[in-house]
Amino acid sequence: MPELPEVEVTRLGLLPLLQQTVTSVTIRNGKLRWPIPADLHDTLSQQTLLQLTRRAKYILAQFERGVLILHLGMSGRLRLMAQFEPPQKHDHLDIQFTSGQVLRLRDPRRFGAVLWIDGLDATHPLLNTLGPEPLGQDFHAHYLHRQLKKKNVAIKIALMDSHVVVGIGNIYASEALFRARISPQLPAKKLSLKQCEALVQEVKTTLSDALIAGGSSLRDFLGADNKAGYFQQSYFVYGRTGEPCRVCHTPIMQIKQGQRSTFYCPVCQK
DNA sequence: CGAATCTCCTGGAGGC
DNA sequence: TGCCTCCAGGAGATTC
Repeated sequence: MPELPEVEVTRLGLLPLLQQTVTSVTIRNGKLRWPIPADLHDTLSQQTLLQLTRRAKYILAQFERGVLILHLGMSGRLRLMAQFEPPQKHDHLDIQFTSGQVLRLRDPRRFGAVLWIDGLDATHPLLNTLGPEPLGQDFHAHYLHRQLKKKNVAIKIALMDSHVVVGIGNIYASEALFRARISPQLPAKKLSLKQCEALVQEVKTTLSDALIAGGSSLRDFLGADNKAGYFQQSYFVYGRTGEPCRVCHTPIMQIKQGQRSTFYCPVCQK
């Protein structure tokens, strides 16, 4: 499940494609979260890739006449191949470049998205209402405190709300709250400024720790076994229901919040 | 408007 | 080994 660090590592892995020109696009299955534009081949052919940026979990590939938006959803993986290889199951999209390199999207669950924005000044509704980047300077304790004051939900729900801050998925929401010693069930509006300081700090370190771990696996991006941007990590609470807390040895609890699993230590987190 | 719920999809795990 | 059920989840769409 690509979280923000995986998306960023994926973006970094695509950088070798900068200044390359598209020769062809093959859509094998365009039925993702939204349909892949059927005319993407005609749109992208002969266009040069100028920039690769990221906003939230969206990878933005800027070409000469517009922007290709890529989202990995739950199970999406982008892989860069030195040359064409026979596609396997769930390999839904290929973008081929003049160098012979092929960018391939595999997404078994098809929650991902590939969209085209025509024009360079154009914006997209998907990107318009997003909160600040968690690793950016705009995400700080005073901002978070102010936002949470108007939220009538539990802190874990608020932390995953992309209007508050982007890029914090289910795993890192639980992890950051554990590290900040805050109960996921605490009403968002009850967090003190001090708790917001701790939480912002832990969100940033949790994400950048994962980013650093992911950076070391970057070389695999060009490899054949498709480990692109994915890395093993040991979690404090996520997926550890019933196992002893790594700090106090109390069994980790699992609850549902907003149809999603939340993991926490009932003793360490208040 | 905010909050809660629904929805898309497939692979993997567990039960029998 | 096969079949069934359940679960996982990003985040926009829908409903209340």
